[in-house]
Amino acid sequence: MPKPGPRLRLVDVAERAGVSLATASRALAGRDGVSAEVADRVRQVSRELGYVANPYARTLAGGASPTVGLIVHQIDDPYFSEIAGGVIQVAGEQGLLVQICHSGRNPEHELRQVRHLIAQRVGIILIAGSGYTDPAVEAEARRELSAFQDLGGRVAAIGRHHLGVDAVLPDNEAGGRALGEHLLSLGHRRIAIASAAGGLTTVEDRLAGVDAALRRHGRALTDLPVVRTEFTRDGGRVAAERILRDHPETTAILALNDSMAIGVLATLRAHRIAVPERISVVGFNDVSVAADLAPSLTTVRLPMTEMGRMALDLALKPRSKRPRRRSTGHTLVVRDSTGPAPAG
Amino acid sequence: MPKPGPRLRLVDVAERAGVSLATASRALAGRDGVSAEVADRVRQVSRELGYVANPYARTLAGGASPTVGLIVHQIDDPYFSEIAGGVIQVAGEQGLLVQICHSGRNPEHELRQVRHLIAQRVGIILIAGSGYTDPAVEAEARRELSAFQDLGGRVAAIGRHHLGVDAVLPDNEAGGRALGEHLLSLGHRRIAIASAAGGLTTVEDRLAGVDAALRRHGRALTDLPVVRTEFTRDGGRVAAERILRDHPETTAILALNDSMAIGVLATLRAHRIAVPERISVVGFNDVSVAADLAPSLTTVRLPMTEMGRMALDLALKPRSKRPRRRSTGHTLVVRDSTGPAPAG
DNA sequence: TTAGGGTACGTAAGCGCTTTCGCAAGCGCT
DNA sequence: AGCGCTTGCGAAAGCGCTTACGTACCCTAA
Repeated sequence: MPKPGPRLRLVDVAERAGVSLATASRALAGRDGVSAEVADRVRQVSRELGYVANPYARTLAGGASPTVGLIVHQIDDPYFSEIAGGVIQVAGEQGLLVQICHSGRNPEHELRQVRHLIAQRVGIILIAGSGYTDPAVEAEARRELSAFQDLGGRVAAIGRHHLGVDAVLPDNEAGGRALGEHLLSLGHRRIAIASAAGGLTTVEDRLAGVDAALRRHGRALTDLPVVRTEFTRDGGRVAAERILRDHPETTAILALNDSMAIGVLATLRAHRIAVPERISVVGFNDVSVAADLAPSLTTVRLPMTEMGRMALDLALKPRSKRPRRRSTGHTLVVRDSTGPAPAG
Repeated sequence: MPKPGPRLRLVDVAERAGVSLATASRALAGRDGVSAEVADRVRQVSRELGYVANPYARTLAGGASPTVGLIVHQIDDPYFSEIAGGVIQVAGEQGLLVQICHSGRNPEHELRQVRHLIAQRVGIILIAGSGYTDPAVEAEARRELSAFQDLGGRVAAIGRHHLGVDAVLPDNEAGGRALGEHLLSLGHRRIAIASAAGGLTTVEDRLAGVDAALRRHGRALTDLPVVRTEFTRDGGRVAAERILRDHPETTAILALNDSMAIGVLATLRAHRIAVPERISVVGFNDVSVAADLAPSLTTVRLPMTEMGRMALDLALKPRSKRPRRRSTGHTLVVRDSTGPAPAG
């Protein structure tokens, strides 16, 4: 494995600017104790020479760690890759590095990644994805992250609020409600839900929203079949098959995310079931292909890129005593996958 | 910005194992000059204590840099996110960290990212995406990368072979040929091509393949309209509009990647043009949604995840004097977006 | 027996940076 | 003029690691 090569060092800059190493360091870090003109000169020289600080030396010496660790379930899931896009964008602007690792939808593996990132001395940890189902693992993660924060680390969660840390949260409940209202207003009564496993923040909140909508119409979530598989296209396929088998009278399938909805659509197509004429389908998130599917998908748009940006912004802000919440807007995007409930 | 906190250090492990710092270091690095039993003891203690070396200190001291920089156009493009998935997978197995940055389809920006990664002292640089169109920028990048390699850095390219470095290359030419043959064998003669800008390896190779197929039928690429936009869904939309306007007799649109094909399909749908009855559509790459589109997309499958894996593997291998090439297989995947050319 | 050579380990010198500390110069005040 | 104070800067001590270099020790050969 390779070694980094000899490069421009801070001493070189300092020498060229006619100041000491310490002064150069202070000048570039924006610390005070340096006169404005000297600071300007150093910055000028640094720019001319194209100096970039060695992040390893910097971190080792007790400076800020310039790297942010981002934990996602799987980077090739569009939901996460869009979030990552936002994080990378902000990081680029700030001169930070983004390290991405996979939790693979596995709480214990995620915990391992958290530990690894901490051991690797990243400065900031961003965790995207649904929360823990295992309270023991959850508690352990909370403990690790809290210790990390006590040592000056920054943490933010994206789309979950289990960890006792700052979080960027879409209003899943309101989104779920909007979808529920939309289907009900189209006359759908036999709605089936394609959901991921229980215990996840995302899932429970969205379901709560659907429930709220139902209750306004004198019904409740408990009246509806909720099929629990996974937040993937395959999960959607499996859920759809099960719904068609066990609840053939269904006129609308509410998938709790777009990946599942895509799987549902594919399955309905395979069964030659017309969407939305026979069955309407809705998703959640509005991943970018949603608009280009056939039929295009009615869904709730979450600003995923923006969520990534916000999360890093949040983590970059000075820490507050209590965990902060930033909520993001959501928009019901009505497209071609929903229509009036079939008569009868 | 946060500081990394005090953690378990190598001295702690060394003390606990009753050896000196140097010996502990050697033992964990697998260097010789340490008796087997001592080495075992150190490794044992290290494992018990959960020791993870501080990568900053390690790199600074002249050890291997544990981080690999991956440059992609945009992480939320499925082609790149699947590649990234492969890289992250291998990196995870090897205990390496992956830093992702965006080139934004801009050669100069990509060059800047290369410089930045080098300045950040990453050990390995992986570059995905199409090559340079500007020879000056290309030459400059080549120079930087070559200097980086001379200092012990490792580099591999994914899906391009411009840079004079090791590369993982899908057989774009054969893939293009397969698509061409497929359309021709279905009787299509009025084929239009939705392409990205010229000068990119990917583009030229795929086009060359199409040309080869055409020539076997006594025709040539130059007979066909080639519309050049961008490798994105929007690019596909624009290309399709232009094709419909300027070449209404077209019976098949060959898009040079799936994103474009998705845009093409969306546009045809908007124009209520039946696919594949009136116009057949093919893409390239087989991103995962391709199978779930309606109609599902005929395309050439590239093993993107595998390409990411291979690239990192390649970079991890000892460097050879001449740039190595690894080619990947490709498979024509015939789905519902292609059918016989309409009569007449 | 002793010189020579290998082996196993410890000592210590850095890697490039941040930061504490100390010193000199400049200021206002008595 | 003398005192303390602030301000601007340099010297030097590490951060945790790798890696020469040095030094015991043991083995073999003469």
